[in-house]
Amino acid sequence: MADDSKRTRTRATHSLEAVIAEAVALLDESGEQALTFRALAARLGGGPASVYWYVSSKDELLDRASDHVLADVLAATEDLQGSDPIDDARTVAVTLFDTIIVRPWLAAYFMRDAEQQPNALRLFDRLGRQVMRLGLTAHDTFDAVSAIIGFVIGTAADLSQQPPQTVRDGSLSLDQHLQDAVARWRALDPHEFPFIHFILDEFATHDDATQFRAGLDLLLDGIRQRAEAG
Amino acid sequence: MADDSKRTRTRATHSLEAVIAEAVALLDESGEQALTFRALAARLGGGPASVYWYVSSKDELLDRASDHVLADVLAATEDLQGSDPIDDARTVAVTLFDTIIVRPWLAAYFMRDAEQQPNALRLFDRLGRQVMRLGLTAHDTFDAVSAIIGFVIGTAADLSQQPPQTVRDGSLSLDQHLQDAVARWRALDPHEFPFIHFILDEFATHDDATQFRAGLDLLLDGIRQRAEAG
DNA sequence: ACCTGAACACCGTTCAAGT
DNA sequence: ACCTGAACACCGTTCAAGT
Repeated sequence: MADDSKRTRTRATHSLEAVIAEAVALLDESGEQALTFRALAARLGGGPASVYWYVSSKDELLDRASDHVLADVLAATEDLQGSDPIDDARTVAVTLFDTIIVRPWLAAYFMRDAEQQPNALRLFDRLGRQVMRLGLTAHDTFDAVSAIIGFVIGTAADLSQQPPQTVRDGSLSLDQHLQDAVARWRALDPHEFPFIHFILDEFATHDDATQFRAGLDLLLDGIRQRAEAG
Repeated sequence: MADDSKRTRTRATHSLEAVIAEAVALLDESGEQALTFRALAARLGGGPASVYWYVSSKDELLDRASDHVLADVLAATEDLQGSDPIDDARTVAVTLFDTIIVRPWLAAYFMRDAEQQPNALRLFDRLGRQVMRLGLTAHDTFDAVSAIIGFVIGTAADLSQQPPQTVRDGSLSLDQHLQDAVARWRALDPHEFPFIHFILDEFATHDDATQFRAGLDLLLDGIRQRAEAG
């Protein structure tokens, strides 16, 4: 009979999988600034230095965490082969957008290192496969796919930005903050800011996710047009 | 006769303008990680705490630095009133892109806080004014302008990313690194990655700035189409 | 009004040493 | 092979005190 029950486990032990999964959990729960080697190690039950056995830097940790999350996007976009390639491309783009929008930290690390981010590569290919069906040249197909990715990342990064201090500390609601911005914009000189005044009411009532879809459709329209022309 | 020449200046003195200008210089010379309160204060000839008289946090410092740089974009896009609104919108977009691409730190802070970033607001209006000339509804105009901004920021952020470690430390040239990536991609299973293989040669020879313009034109085509339809 | 000096509470990263 | 302990060289930020 071994005295297993008496022995206290003194040495922690993890795995790359556990390290990355825990990093993502920390990121999702408390944001990018909460991810420190000390906090991560504490959750894993060990010392900060132990994490360095699995990743060689914080950059690599974030690269891998980003790629880890993309697995969900891949899972959600399997077996796309609808009648309209553009519809399928839209589905991939929207799914990616929805994943980034709730993870402000993701945009900055997406597809930074193809070697360490196999899922990003798969996603790139999956989107590309849909666009390929339009029959464009390799050159135009590459341009179109890159444009879609750039648009999704850029818009998501823009919209998932950290809210201003006054909103974070609870001294101002998000809605109140929006109303304040609208009020300030309304006070601007209409001759100096004609566009701002033109779209003020739209700005006051717009929804980010809806606007993203509208912009995406403009881009996809341009791509379809190119396909039909040539 | 005062003994001015003998007295040594013991107290440093700056101004908000000087602080921001020096921050931009530091950023442009050595990148985001080089911008610390200590390094900035050293250049200004004072202690780190003195900077806090002008800005209340590093975030605010970066917000203001970003906006400072946009003044150049504004200056370069004055008096746009060509015959084609789309051409003028393209000019604003390209100018903004060219400014961000050489400043990787800019994308993350662009238009984060309209209050602290008056130039961003002006630029937003300037681009919007061109799109307004297309005669779309306020709703569609807002969507179109937001899409262009998102595309520019996203693509620029993507392309201005820090090169990988091996390139930074000089152990691999940028071109060598690209060739390596191509070689790795060529080794991928063509059935699993049909798109990657389809565009491989294009990838190997493409130019980022050219590809940005191609993508922008796709989006602008979609917008023009919308204008002609409605 | 604006700056100094010095500290506080953190960071990422390294490395000899342990198991 | 994998983890611990403890340190190193930094950070942003604060604050009493000076001028």
